[in-house]
Amino acid sequence: MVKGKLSDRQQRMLSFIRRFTADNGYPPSIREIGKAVGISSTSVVNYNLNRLVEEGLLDRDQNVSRGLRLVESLTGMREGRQDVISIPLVGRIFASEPVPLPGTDSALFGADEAIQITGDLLSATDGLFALEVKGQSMIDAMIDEGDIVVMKREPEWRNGDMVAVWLKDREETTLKRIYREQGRVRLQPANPTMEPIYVESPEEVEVQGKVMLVVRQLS
Amino acid sequence: MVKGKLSDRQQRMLSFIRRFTADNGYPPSIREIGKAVGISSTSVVNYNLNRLVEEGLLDRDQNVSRGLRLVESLTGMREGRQDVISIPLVGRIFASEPVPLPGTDSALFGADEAIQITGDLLSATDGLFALEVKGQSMIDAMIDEGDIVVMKREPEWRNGDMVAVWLKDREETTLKRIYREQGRVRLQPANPTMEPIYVESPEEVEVQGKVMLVVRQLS
DNA sequence: ATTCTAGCGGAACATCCGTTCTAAGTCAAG
DNA sequence: CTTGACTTAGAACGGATGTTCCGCTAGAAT
Repeated sequence: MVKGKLSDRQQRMLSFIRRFTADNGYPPSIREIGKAVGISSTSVVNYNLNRLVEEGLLDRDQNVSRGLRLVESLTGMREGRQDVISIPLVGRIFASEPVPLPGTDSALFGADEAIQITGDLLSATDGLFALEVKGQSMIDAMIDEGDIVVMKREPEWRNGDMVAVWLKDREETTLKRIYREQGRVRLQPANPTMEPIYVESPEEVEVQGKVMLVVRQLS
Repeated sequence: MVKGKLSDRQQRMLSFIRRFTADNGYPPSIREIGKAVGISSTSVVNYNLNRLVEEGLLDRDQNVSRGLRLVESLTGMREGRQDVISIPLVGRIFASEPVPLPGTDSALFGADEAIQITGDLLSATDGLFALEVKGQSMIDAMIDEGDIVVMKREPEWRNGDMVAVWLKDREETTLKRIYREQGRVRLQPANPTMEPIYVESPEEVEVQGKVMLVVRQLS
């Protein structure tokens, strides 16, 4: 038999094994496979199972009932499975209100909504929460309405961090890059065509979180 | 028996079932469980399995060899573990060049780089590829340098889709929302302060993909 | 002390299940 | 046509497996 060529029966066997295992939590027996794909003889099922093993699509354990597993489920384990971080979607972010921070309890359990993010997109895993941007007040940060902003609760910040700040005197929340400059604080919009905001007293800015990720879903 | 109280044996049974199933791809038999946790009698294993079913920790199928599954593996499927899609990162997108499209073969295997995205962020799973944005030529689409754009290879488009288009006369690639208007095509920037581009002949625009997702990683 | 219940151990049983053997059908190559 | 490899079908065998029944022990409740 030419490698890679599967008979119709063998393909049906594979998909039946896949579905059965997913449905029941354990693989089918030889006779269950036979009944599903229309083979009366257990030896024929056994014969085709060994073919699939030769093709490298199946693993079998001898003399063990239901002792088979799809190879794809193994490889899928190793390469496909990424660590997925569940981030609570705690609210919306307006320009006119401070950032809704997650309560310490609600962040752990019972978050009404959450988004799933793979770990390779994030450099941190703790203290994360997500906000949906309402309104177009963040366009100077190149963030559109509907974007999802993943933030990290962190009191300290470094020059160049993109942070959500509450400007006490203006009563306004913005997302800006923040820089400490001789006694004053510079808030630099991401859009280079826009002018920075200078705050003379660091007490006037309240850093509410550090922006880690921005996700925009379209269509 | 008080609900929630598990004997030492039952806890060992649970963890053995968990490990055995993960290792072998199928659940253990009653006698295998008994040998693992030190129970000589199959009836005692059976007895404790039924206890675990009463506790809601296990599901059993009657008269089926290895006919058991952990409840946690079911709930874990539904809420915790998300399907992760691997998207090949095929290149960079400039304003001055057409979009580098994935070769039909390289898209399947051997992608040098790839990003992992959870399925809940995407409405499609096929024909996806990712590009890194170089330069700040896409700021009118509110896309910054370094952003990652996930696109779907699709010849057809509908009004309002955000697409990557190659403008033949300008020799330029842009990301715009596209609309068909009586005989001409309107390309609308995402930034509302910017003016749309009108193309009189649909042959002048070459839609190279539909933007599905934009991801911006910070710090 | 007696009763009751939960838990354990052993054995037997019917069935399920994987394996093996024999026979026959199919189809292309010689 | 004959041959040989591949596939299928059926039957039988032995081991594996889930189930059931009986007896026993320990501890709590009566």
